[in-house]
Amino acid sequence: MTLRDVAEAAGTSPSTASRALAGTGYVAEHIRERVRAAADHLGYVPDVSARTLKGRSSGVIGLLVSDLRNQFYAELAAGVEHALSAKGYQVVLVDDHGSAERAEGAARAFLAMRADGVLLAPVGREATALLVEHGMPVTEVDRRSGVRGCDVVTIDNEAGARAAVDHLLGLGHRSIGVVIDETVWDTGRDRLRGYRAALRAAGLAGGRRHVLDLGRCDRPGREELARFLDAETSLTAVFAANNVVAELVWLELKRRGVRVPEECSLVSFDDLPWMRMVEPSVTAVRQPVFAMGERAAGLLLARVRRGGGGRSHSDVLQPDLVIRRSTTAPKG
Amino acid sequence: MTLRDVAEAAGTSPSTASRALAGTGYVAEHIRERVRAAADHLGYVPDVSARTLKGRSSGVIGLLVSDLRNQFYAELAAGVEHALSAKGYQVVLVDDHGSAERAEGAARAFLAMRADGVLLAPVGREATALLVEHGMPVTEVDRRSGVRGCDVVTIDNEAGARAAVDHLLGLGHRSIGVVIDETVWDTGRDRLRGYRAALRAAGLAGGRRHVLDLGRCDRPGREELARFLDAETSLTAVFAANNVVAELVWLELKRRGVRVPEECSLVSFDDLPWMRMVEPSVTAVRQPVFAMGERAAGLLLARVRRGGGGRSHSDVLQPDLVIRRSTTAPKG
DNA sequence: CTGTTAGCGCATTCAG
DNA sequence: CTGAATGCGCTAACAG
Repeated sequence: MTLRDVAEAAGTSPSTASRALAGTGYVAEHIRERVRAAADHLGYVPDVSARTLKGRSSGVIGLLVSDLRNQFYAELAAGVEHALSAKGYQVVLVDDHGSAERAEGAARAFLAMRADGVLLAPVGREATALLVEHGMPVTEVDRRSGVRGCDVVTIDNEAGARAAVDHLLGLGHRSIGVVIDETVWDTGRDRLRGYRAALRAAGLAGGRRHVLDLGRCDRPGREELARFLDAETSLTAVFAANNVVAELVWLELKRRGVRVPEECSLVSFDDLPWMRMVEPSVTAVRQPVFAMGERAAGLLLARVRRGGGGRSHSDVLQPDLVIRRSTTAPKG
Repeated sequence: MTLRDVAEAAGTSPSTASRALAGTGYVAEHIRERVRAAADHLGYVPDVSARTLKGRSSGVIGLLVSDLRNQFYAELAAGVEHALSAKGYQVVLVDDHGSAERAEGAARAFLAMRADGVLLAPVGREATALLVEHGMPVTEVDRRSGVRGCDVVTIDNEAGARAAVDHLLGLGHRSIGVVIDETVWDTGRDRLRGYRAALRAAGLAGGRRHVLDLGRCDRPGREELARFLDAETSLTAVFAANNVVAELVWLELKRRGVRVPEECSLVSFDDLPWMRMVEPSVTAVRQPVFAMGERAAGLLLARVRRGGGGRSHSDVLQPDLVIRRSTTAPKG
């Protein structure tokens, strides 16, 4: 079922059929009708490979995320998908499960497919570097690898973390722990920085910092967290730096029978549906995740349209703090 | 940057370079080395369009889901992605947002890309029919459109629903409501059927059935639910037919200050993380979602390998009931 | 073992 | 307005 078959059925040449279907160039109206009818009748579907090979765009945009099961990324992907499919692009999704090798493999696959552009929210900078070197239009989301020549859409992580910790400070907390699972990339680093900046501004610069960095280990971390909580008996509040650790902390506090917020306040960076369903509901830094995906898609398409070049655009979206019932003044 | 450039750099012909890189056919070892070195040096990435056009496989599998933001589908997609990327396939993901037109558009796009196969978990049968007609290997997941010539992987929805309702009956409930948002496709229909079968088996055949079908409207449904609960004052338990309505019901019960499970028991079909975090934790029918995705991917690849033909395979996975604290005997 | 030839399906010249 | 010719990048025959 090729264009040739359609042309034959319509009694024209392939080139006329091509023009008729593409709507470019001159074709007599009645011929166009006939070609369309034939295509329809035969169930003709154009071959994108041939079209792409011919030099036209592939119509695909690559999207790389590090964990689709994390609602944050699922929502991000949904935002991206929403924006791109509205423009007629196909999204090729890859989940690298936090592995830099897989990320690089995905990058190579995107190059091989001659994707029109790529959106990245992975770990590591190799993938970004590889793509940019090859002249692929790239927009990073939620992370900034530092590679030049690509756009970036991020959340103001430092401001968000600072707002969270300021909130706790304002309630009177002086011994605030932070639990985080990564301080290697800018996302985690900035959140930690925000935490520190807030403490410093409150004159707690010389005071102790209570930081638990679980590292990007796979799931568990529960034991480390348990040890941390055992050791840090003075804590009256915990700042969880993302939804994964927030869940971990929440479960552990519950397991221990620690009453929230009476005995320990909790703030999460990243707001998920469960946080307003549990008792007490969880105070959280809300990020415009879906919008971030849409925005990144928009920036990428702009870059694609201008041929991949041009100044790097950097968008920093502002999160906001949603105060719920997991935070209150420390007792005593 | 084409194969030709690599060949020139290595001082051979394109076909030799092709063989060297593909590892097929005879090539002298030292030539192979040289070609590889050249390809590596130049950062050569083969063009899949050309390869696909030439008749070889495109290496892409289409995946169509109806709502990525629903954790059920996100998890399903993760399972699919996991299985397929392990086999070297690229997953093209489309979210149809429950729209049959978008689903059909996606199907057409998959055909246009000459996808090697397609996994479908959408609404409607048009997409399936279109793909199958065109000879595309198809496996349906979580739904059975009834179109012949494709594989299906589903959950035993009737058994799951029945287990849920039997559990409630066993606790002594006699007035059990069901809230569902779709009874048009087999998934919802079978769950409703399971509900009815359980009641019938308990000798409540003549009794009243308390069914609220919200229909696949967009989000809200809250008012309809409120009216339903206002009207059905005799209910001592509610069976929510999927995670979306479970959330809706849970929130509404909470809003009304109805104590669960003392005043009203709740069971959900589909278990999500929040269900074990809320108070009381929610009794739920757990589905092996990730595994379902992997299994569907496996069936599809088997079909792809045998050229798309062969008997239709149908896999029905068994769910299991996880009893938590949202269900108890009715008071009185 | 290697190079030459040909063609996948399409869109684009360029003549008619 | 239409059709014949060309080539995108690659690989499978085939002939050296």
